[in-house]
Amino acid sequence: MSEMSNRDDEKQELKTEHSECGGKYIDMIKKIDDNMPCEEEFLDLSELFKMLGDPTRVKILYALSQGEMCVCDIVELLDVTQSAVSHQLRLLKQARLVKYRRNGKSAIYSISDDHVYTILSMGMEHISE
Amino acid sequence: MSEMSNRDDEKQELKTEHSECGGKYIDMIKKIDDNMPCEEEFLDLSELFKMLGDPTRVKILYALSQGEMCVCDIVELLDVTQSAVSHQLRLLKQARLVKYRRNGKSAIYSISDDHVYTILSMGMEHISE
DNA sequence: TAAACATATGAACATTTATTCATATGAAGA
DNA sequence: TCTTCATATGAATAAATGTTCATATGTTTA
Repeated sequence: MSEMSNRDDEKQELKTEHSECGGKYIDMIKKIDDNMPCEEEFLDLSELFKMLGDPTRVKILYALSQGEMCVCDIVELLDVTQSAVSHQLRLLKQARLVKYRRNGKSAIYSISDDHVYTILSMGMEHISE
Repeated sequence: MSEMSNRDDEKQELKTEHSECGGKYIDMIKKIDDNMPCEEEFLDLSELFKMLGDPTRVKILYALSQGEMCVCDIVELLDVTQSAVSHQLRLLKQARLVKYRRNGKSAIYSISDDHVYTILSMGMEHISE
C-alpha cells in the first residue's frame, strides 16, 4: 500500500494509553496510525469501489471493456432499461470511469482508463478462487 | 477479462434485429454477448466491490493490510464506534475478505488473502492519477 | 462466582441508492 | 418544419445500507 501517501496534516493526537488487550502492539499501532492515509483518501477510494459495487454498473463496465459502444448496444447486451443504463452511465461518467463522445444521434461510451479494466480483472480473479 | 468464464447455459436468444444506431456493430455485439459472464458472476463481482465501497470497511481493510490486529486496535486506529467496527467486521468476514482467530478475550482479525491487498492498491493507484 | 473487559448482535432509525415512469432534449432525415 | 430515433433526466418509490443504542455473549482475573 505504498501508494497511500499521508496528506492529513491535522492528524489527531495519539492516545498515550492503550487498552489492556493489545498492550504489546502499541508501537505497531502507533506506527500504522502515523502513516494512515487521510479521511479524504479513504472516501475517494471507497467511492471508486462503490461505483463497481452494483451489478448493472459492473455489467456496463464489462461490456465497455470489450470495446466502445453506444447506449442502445449496452441496453441490448444487458437486460436493463434504457433509462436505468442512462442513469448509471451518468454516475460512471461523474466518477470518470467512462468517457463518451457523440456520434450523430448516438452517444458512444468507453472505459476511461486501463486501471478500471485491471481492477475488474483482479476482482474476477478473486471471486474465482 | 479472460478470467471471466461463461457459466450461463440458459442464455437468451440473440435478437436478430438491431436498432439502426449501431448497425455496423452487430457482429461485435453478438460476439460480446456470446462471451458475457453469467448473472451470478456479475453478482459475485459487484458484491465483492460493494464490500470495498464503504469508508469504514476500507479503513478496516487498510489497517489490517498492515498486519493482524484485534478489534480494539481497529477502534482506536479509526475513529469509529466499537459496535460499528464489529458490524462491519461481520460483513467482511461473511464476504471472506477477513478471517479471525480468538486470543483470550481478544479477536484477532487479518486479511484473508492477498488479492484483497492487491485490489486495494490498484484502487489507490487509480484515484491518485 | 462476581466483576471487568472484549466483542458481538438485535432493533430502530435515517440515509442512500437503483429502478421505473413520464417526459424532455437533441440530432437526423423526409 | 415535422417526425422519428437516441439519449438524458426529474420525481417517486421501494429496497438496501450504516450507525447508534442497549444489551448479550464469552473470557479472564480477583
